[in-house]
Amino acid sequence: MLDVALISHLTNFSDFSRRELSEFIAQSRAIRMPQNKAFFSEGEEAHSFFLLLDGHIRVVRTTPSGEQVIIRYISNNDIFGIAKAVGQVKYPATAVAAVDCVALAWPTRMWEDTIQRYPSFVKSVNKAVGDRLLDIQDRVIELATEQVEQRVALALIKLMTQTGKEVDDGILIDMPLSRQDISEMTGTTLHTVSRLLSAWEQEGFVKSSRKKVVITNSQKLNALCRKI
Amino acid sequence: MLDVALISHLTNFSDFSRRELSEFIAQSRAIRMPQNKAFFSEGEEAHSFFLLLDGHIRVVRTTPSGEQVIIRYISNNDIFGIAKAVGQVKYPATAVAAVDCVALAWPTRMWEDTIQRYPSFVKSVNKAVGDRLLDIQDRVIELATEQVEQRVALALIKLMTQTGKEVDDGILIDMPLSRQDISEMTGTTLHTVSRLLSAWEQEGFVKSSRKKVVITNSQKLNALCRKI
DNA sequence: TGCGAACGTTGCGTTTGCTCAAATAAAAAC
DNA sequence: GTTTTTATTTGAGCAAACGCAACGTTCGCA
Repeated sequence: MLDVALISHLTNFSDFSRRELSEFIAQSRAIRMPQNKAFFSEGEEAHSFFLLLDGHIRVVRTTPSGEQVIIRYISNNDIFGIAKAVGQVKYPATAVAAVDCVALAWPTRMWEDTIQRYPSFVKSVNKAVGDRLLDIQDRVIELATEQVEQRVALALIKLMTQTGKEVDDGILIDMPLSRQDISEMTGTTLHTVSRLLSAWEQEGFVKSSRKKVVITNSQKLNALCRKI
Repeated sequence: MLDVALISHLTNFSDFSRRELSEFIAQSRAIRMPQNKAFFSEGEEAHSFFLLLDGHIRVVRTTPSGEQVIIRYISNNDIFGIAKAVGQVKYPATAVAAVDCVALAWPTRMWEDTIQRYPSFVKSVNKAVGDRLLDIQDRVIELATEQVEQRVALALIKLMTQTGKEVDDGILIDMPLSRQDISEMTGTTLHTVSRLLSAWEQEGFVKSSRKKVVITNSQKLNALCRKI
């Protein structure tokens, strides 16, 4: 059984009374998702919406020709799978656990009821949608106007902000992240990403190894982005 | 004064009673926006939300270095300026009249009230947000995985579907559309767009002149996109 | 502990699409 | 009707980034 205290501090639930919260949580079920398994897949009927309690999720779409594009990463305390909230019947993308994850899931058929009973939650969901819309607009602008080097630098900075963890020699992006992953976020190839990371390691502001990136000097990385 | 009949057939208002509709419309004011003037600008406080009755709108964002990116075009009977519905305080982009436009505007402060009184309208707004989220995801995928030629072809097809008008020799994109506009939609340069349009005109499936594009053979244009 | 698979690196040739530049054409302004 | 502005076309050279290919490294697992 889940402790309400675990969740009560989240901004999504700031307007909930203790009783509403435990009531709402009682309607969910906890899900444990092992690494590299999908919570749901593109095109599937949107049966549930989720709250990520622990882990990181990769939101991915696949092109007709089989290439993958990473739309975004979802981290702790984020809502996801909220297709129904924006009038969609199917999930528009696949949500893969980047590490072992824990989440709460509510059946989508509860959504109408949720609108009635927990308007503040709905508002926070709408806010999340708006933030994602802004975020993905930024991605379009980056892809349309900036060079690969800037795009990769920006992607690392975003991940650093989102999932960064202080370690001895800088800030670690705290999840497995391959060259290929980075290339799928930035619309380039793993080769180019590898070359960039090597060059940056030479210049001494990034350290990377297998599925691991540490930013040792974020100012320098930032400086790269503004070189427009 | 606006005739309710003008609007009652729109899907946004399908659940409205005649009385609700005229009441809702009474709270709006009609706006006439001359070509190339902005309804609102990026960063401005979101004072109003709108329904476009006639015309075409270009939604644009400007990069720090002054380049413009066209996020989307808005056409007849579309809602826009709905920042508040997704928890945003400021408009995230600039909305410019691509031609002389007519729209209805409601003050944003009415939004809370609207949620209470016209939930079906709110639902249609959310649906619009979802559709745009999907649309812009598609843009990201295109920019990340496809070549310029495909992207330009896809952009023309989308515009054709959205604003196409049958004419003698094919389907006209029924608004002023320069090479530069197309390049700002697809993340390329006006030069490359010009070269592509010239080549396509040679091959005989597009006719273009100053700020005007006619697709004379949409199958052939479609075929270009699938060349992946 | 050794094997295979997954991940990462790097060199080389090629190509796409950009930049720069100049000419032309069409519309708008006077 | 002439001038000015704005839009378009086209050529030539060049650079960013890709594709290919080969090799090196790390990890998991038997």
